[in-house]
Amino acid sequence: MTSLPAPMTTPDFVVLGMISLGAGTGYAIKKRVATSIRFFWTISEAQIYPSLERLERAGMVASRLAPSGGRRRRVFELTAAGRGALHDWLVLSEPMPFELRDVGLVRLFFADALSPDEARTLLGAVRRRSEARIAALLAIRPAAAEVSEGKGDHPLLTLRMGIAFHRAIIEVCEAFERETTLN
Amino acid sequence: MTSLPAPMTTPDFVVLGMISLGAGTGYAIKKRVATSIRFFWTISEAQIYPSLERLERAGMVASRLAPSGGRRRRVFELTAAGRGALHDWLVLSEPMPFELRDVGLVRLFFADALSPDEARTLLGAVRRRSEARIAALLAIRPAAAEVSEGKGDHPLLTLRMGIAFHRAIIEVCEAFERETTLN
DNA sequence: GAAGCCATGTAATTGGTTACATGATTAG
DNA sequence: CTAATCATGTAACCAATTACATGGCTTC
Repeated sequence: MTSLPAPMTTPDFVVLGMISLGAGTGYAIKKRVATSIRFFWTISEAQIYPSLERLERAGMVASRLAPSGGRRRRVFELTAAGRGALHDWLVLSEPMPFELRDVGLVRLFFADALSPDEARTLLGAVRRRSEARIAALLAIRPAAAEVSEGKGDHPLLTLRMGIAFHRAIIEVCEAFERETTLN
Repeated sequence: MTSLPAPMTTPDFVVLGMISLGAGTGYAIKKRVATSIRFFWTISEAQIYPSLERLERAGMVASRLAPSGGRRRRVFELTAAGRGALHDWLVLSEPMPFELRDVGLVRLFFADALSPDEARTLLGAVRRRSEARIAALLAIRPAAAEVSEGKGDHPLLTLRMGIAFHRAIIEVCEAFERETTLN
């Protein structure tokens, strides 16, 4: 119930959320992120472990030592307070920043400085990049389906969104390619 | 011709690219970014002015003092070396990181922890956010069209992409809403 | 017995933002 | 005359990443 000295940040809620999907180690959280939300949120070990510590001090998670053999191991699970805090954050009506940093689009924006041929090459690179991304998203689909066994399919929903917007990029690339080669 | 002591970063190429669209002040670069690429790349004054200085030392841009009244003013323009460096960067075959950070999708990912009603509210918020983004993109369309007068329409292309992928998100939202309210 | 994975953590650095400081000009 | 916009810069701070350090267990 104790509140954090500093207000909780988004990365804190990400680790809280990952633990809400099932108890696990810091390492497991990292792996879960890599097979789920990594396409719209990343987090590094150097954030996870300190965050876990803060969350425990705040009573949001509880840990127990569960060494496997001689290997140090700490398993975290959600507390009632943690569940409540996560819920409150999820329903919080607050602007949700959508931040994109894409050098591909930046280059494309300046592509009028290129010859038609070079510009077409660049466009192709952007298109293929999205194709590769879709392939990577399809590859993690099984993991997403597994995480939401029975109790909902929001992990699959976010996966669909990732696929949908890369498909949208591909379609615009193809349309533009047709338009420019036509004349 | 002198090369930068440190290798050029993406923000450096962004200011170089903005100058390639026409000479201007640091302040003008900031404004151009705000009415063009800000949806997939941001840059702050604290980056622009030092970057401009570095670019000039490297011979990529040249500045002349052009005070307007008693107001200090420095106008930068592209040099031949700058044009070459920009071109080389644009055709560079190198991975182009696409980085998205979206707390909206993060929340949606964890939305199985919510009641169906709460989850629907969250989904609506995500949808409306993309609708607002499309409106903002349509608002800067005139500025984008102006920038690429005659010599190409890549600025409009990147604008189309922004619109397309927010449309894709909206479509997935609507489809999911239908699916979940149906049963 | 080597490579790779499980696991936990810290230190140093980076890349970037916010806030500040300053001041002239123009539009209402 | 006041607010907004044009314009240039710096200092302090912060979030986050990379790299490092350590070590046991598992699989080939």
